[in-house]
Amino acid sequence: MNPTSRKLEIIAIASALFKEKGFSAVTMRDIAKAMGIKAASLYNHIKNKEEILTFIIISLAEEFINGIDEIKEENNTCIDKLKKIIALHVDIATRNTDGMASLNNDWMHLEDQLDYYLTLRANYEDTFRTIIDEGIKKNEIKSINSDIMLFSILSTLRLLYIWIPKKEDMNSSVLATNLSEVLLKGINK
Amino acid sequence: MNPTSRKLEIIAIASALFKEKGFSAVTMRDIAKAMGIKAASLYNHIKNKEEILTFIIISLAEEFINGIDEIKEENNTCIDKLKKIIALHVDIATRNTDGMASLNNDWMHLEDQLDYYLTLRANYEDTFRTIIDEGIKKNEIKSINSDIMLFSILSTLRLLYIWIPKKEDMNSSVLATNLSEVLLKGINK
DNA sequence: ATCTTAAACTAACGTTTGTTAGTTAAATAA
DNA sequence: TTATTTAACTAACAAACGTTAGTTTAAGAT
Repeated sequence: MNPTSRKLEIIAIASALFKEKGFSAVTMRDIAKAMGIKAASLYNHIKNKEEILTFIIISLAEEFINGIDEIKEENNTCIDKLKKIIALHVDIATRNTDGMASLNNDWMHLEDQLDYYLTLRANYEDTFRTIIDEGIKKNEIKSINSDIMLFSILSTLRLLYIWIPKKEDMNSSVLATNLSEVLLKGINK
Repeated sequence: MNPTSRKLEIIAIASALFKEKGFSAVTMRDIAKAMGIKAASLYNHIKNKEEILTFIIISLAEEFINGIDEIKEENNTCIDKLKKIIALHVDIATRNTDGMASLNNDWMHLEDQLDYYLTLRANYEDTFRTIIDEGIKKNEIKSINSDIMLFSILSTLRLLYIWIPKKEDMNSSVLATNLSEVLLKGINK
């Protein structure tokens, strides 16, 4: 914990490489080269390759769980809660586009912290689904299988990291607003 | 071309392993072990590791492009065309769940056929966007940034492969119908 | 009975992998 | 000034990697 700035530099550069080629295809020598040092020198700052991945994924997963836990408790309509969740994803994905790739694609290469990650993810999805189910009960949301709605919305939010860098001109809050419109009210006129 | 059944067995088993751990983390010895043979024996049937990945990805990509090209030409409303695209994704993802993982996550490890794949993908997305734009022009679809709508729908369709195996009880056409409802008309009542 | 083919095998290759050990050079603290 | 810390280095390791070469075995065709 409390990582030095040099360690954070390594993690940032590794994140970018992991996004391009995936965790398994990136070597310690690749990371070192991108840092302008030798592979062995990395070990002055990090324990091993897995620690890099763990840091990237767990810190993001905790950001999500903290975000949704806060939203859940608010005194708000379910639709407004969903809008806040959408804004949460846009915000995190904008600030850490590279890390989101590892979160999505390389979580299965976690070792020590795999169970912890899976717990966080399950909790996140449960909270998300609960908010949808509440919306159905309160007649704010259509009475369709809530798994389908959860899956549909969450899929879009999960892949934001691919799309955001292609649209750097687009403002974060405009994106969140438009996305809410599309995800909640559909595209059909 | 015209692969033998033994070759197709290898590809099917490799697809499942690639889905679990990603292309780069799966070794030829992993594939061989899952087949019950030695790694060297694989080379009686396939040229090399990359050929397996290429076959998985390119045949899927061609299925998608052929599907959307047919839908595009039909004499139909744009909304109905979108419904057919959704059904196309559900159908392909149901029949080849494993391969979809490689298509989504490992296309960057293609070598000889990378450019061809990228062309297919760009064409697919262009056709998809053209259908949305036409829907806007004909007043069937809301006048929001069509990129956002494309991204939103396509993200959900791309991750179907993760979700389908968890819901094996759900009928394909019921799924396609419900998904159309959610994606096109939203969840808000 | 002989030939051919399909599909497995063993053994080995040259590389690349993550990582460790020990050293050096420069900056900072005592 | 001396001691400590930080962050780089070189050299090397054992294991794992994709792949090749050559061989064996069994089934089917001539």
